[in-house]
Amino acid sequence: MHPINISISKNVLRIRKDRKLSLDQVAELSGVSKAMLGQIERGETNPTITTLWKIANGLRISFSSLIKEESALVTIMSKESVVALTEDEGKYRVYPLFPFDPKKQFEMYAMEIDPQCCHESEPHHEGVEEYISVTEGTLELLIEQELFIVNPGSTIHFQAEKPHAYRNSGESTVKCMLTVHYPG
Amino acid sequence: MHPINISISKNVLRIRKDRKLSLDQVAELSGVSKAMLGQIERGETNPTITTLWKIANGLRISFSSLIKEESALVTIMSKESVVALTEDEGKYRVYPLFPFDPKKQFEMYAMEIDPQCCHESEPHHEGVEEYISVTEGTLELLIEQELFIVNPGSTIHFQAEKPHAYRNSGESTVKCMLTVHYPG
DNA sequence: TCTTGTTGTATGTTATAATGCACATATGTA
DNA sequence: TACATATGTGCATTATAACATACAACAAGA
Repeated sequence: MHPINISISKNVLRIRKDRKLSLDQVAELSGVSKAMLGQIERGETNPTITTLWKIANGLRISFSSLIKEESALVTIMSKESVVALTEDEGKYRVYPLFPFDPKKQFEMYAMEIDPQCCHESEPHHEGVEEYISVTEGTLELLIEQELFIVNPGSTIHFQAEKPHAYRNSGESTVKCMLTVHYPG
Repeated sequence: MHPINISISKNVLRIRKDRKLSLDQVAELSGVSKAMLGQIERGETNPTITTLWKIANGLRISFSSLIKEESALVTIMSKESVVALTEDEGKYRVYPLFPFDPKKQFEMYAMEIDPQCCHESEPHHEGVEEYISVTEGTLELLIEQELFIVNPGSTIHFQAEKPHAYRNSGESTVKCMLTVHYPG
């Protein structure tokens, strides 16, 4: 079950309760069966756009008020809690801590590069920027043939639409935080 | 097929073409099969929220940019082009010309009331307002026991959360335009 | 207590969203 | 021409959204 349906679930339930409506009444207003409404409120189903549209119209509310989620005050993520994406035979590992959020326009990864590994990054769109904070080891960053050395404690910022590669020429694994920002 | 899917269809196609991506590439980015993407772009299907979410994330765009529609410059609606809602044994007819639009917060109906018909309106929420322009016949409007006479060419405006009824005591059918406005 | 009605949930069926694969149509290359 | 690669569409299958109906839990009266 996709997280967005949890948000929708909460929103529909909250609005219905605020207005002191029964499932039958909302079914009458929206033209969606109360069985379906119940499943949506319980987060047991994955509604179609049309169904959600009917609900928004029936309740006289905007589409976005159904899909918005209350921002969690605190969220703690760790490498252990996510599934790593590996490349270069496991020598290059990326942990998506905070995947792309359309509202915030960025995503955050933990990144690990084993010794003697060089990883060419996927090309990005125009306006995309990266921020890399190195926590352990020394990262070598090649941006358009030019080499940049990033030591632990330092953060580098660059335009990611240019071809670039991450390299670890050292003896120990490089660990860093990668933030990717997308233009509005 | 619900109109909103036409908007989604156009948006996905436009964004994909702008970025010069193939269906295969978008499928790779979003995790949605290219067959489904093709159907969505052709407006042949009614996608689920989760599918749309995957597309928005894959393309790194907001949810709302998928559902927004370019406002048509001109739209002509008539009673003949919509399905009437009838009550009071067909003596009271409502034609939803412009159904509720969450963005605009109002809806517009054509309304016809045959002679000797009195129709009690559904109760509305707080803050809802009605505007009624009479084009033919004389409308009698009862708002909280009080009687208002509306002649052709006149428009009446009132708070629709108060109990109200439409009445035609004349000889000919009353025809009017009804606009309902909902609070933001 | 026995209705009577109102609420939300559970079930079986139908409609259809979503997929995977095969196909057709280019477009370029040897 | 023959071959290869990439693109969008058509089709059969599977998964599941949506519905109609029946059911269970609870409440308010009579």
